[in-house]
Amino acid sequence: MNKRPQKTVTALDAITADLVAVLVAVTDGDPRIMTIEHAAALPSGPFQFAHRSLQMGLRAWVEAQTGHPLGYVEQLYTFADRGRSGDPDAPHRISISYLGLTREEEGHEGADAQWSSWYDYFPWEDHRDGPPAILAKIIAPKLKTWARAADEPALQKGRWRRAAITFGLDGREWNEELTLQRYELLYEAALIPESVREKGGEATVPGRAMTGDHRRILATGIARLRAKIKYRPVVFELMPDEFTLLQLQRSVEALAGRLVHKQNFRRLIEQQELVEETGAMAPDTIGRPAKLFRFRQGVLAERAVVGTKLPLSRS
Amino acid sequence: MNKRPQKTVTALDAITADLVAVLVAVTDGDPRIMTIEHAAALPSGPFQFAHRSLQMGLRAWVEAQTGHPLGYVEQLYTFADRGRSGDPDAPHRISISYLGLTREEEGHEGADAQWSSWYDYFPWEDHRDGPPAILAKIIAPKLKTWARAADEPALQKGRWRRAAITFGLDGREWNEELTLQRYELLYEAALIPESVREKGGEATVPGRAMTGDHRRILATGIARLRAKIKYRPVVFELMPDEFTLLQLQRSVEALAGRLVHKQNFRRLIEQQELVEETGAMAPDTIGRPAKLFRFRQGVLAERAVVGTKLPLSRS
DNA sequence: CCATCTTATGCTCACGGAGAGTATAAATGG
DNA sequence: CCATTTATACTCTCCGTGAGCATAAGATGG
Repeated sequence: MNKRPQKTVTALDAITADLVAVLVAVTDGDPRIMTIEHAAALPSGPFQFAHRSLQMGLRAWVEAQTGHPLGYVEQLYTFADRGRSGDPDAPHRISISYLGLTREEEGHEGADAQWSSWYDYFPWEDHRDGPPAILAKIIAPKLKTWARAADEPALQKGRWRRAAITFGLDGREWNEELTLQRYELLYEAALIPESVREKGGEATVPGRAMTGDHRRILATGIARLRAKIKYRPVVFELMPDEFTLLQLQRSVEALAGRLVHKQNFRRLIEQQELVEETGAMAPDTIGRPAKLFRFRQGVLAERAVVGTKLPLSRS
Repeated sequence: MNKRPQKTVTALDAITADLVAVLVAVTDGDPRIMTIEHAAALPSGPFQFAHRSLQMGLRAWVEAQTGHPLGYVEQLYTFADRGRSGDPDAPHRISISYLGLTREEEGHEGADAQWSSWYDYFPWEDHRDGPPAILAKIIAPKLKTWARAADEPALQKGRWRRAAITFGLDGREWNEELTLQRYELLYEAALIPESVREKGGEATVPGRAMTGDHRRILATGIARLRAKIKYRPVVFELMPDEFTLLQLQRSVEALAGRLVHKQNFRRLIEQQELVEETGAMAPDTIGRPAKLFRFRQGVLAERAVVGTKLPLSRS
């Protein structure tokens, strides 16, 4: 690996590169992702070297698809593990995954493309109405069984400990950022279709599966986004031009999968001068009318670098 | 991009994949990185599909080179921008970069490999003795000149604002995590050899350059590591089995490039039960002898997931 | 033996932010 | 007029963090 010979590409080490995109929008308090193949896969395709960079290529493609500019884009992870496709003779595939934030627009879906709630794929991730029932009723018992199935008592303890930490069991706190770790635990415990395909076992935990490792990529994207909204002003990429503070709060809650203390939320937003009043009031509201706000583009230059704060606590 | 045709690899879209590694160790309060080619490049080489995953391949290679197990490994970024190599007909190259933490060992360097201080490449990043002189004497004036060279007053302001934010000028606070942004700003301002190669101009800011975009990758690794040590117990991967709290503190300071309040540092370390006393005292010390500690392996399982806290403030 | 230097270690204090609760205002629909 | 819903303003407590002071335990040099 020390030298860098200019290797010629032979059939033996043929490589193809894929892009896989986790495109997120929030509509009516629902976090949505762009899917294809009847909601069973993330949009993906062969990598085009036509553009100046990976990001540019992704941008162009998404804008053509959704008719909306792609706001924030971030690289997630590059997968190149052997045996990701079943065929051992297939050319090696490197998948480069991206997270992108947009807004959902009517009538712009491609023939094959549609928006789906990300909680369809991860029903245990939505704690906005408290811990979902599947957690205590289905997931926790199955994980307990899995833990008990380990050979040694030490291993059993370790397994259960891991389960308890990631899923907030045994009175531990739920940590919404551990989406990927939770998915990987379920995979390891052979409780989801993806791992049953490889390991055998019964897939019994609710939640829609995806092609290949797309659901893992989605979990990576969710985890990254949940971490990011707390210290970078990225939520605004998902909002319409004008919005009320409650709408903003609902979007944050939709992404985080948990509720937020309203007064504290507003305090933080306003004291950081992230938004400014438009002067108008929101139409068609129940209750006291809310002021409309818009994002202060000015802060982008500074805050995109330096950071921001969002509260994320319980109800 | 919707469909995923199994493309055959032709000369037109031939792709090669590279691994580039940022291998970090800390020796005597100096953050070191593994380099090759007379300290002008990061270790890199063609990607081997022989291993089960990218990480495994990297691990095996590094352990052979350094004779030491590679502790923490993390993927950094995948570069695939067109025109990264000068030759337009060269096969497209995808570079997957990794951050790895080890310990420096005598006599295990390969023929071409050596350890170098990362501050040789980024002298402006070391604020342990206060802001380095080059900042005020060289970098700030040059950035000011660059800002003034913009066409419009608004652009000029924007440029200077960015410079001030990233480099902590105009009385702003220094943020050690902005290593990458600082590098990119210098690149954009054509103040370093790498950008002069492309854009022309005079490279006048001190700091050793590297082949290709290796210094950018190094900056990415430093930024990532500086962010990581604050909330994950990764410093311990860089420590010997037994160490004093001051040695631990010096390592953190070496990485962060800034000093830490000693009492607070110890308070945090101890209250989190990250370490345990070995019972022995450190040999060959000046002043009051210090207890030796070792990392509590037990916390790894939990804290690697949930997190940790390190203070990082001024002296 | 004492003064001084160096590092280790224990303790206290003030400030600010985060979490959470209370109270009031402004609208709507019966 | 009242119940309901949302908006908005204050307040209070707790705790983490930054920072300083004081003391302990060694070594060294006069």
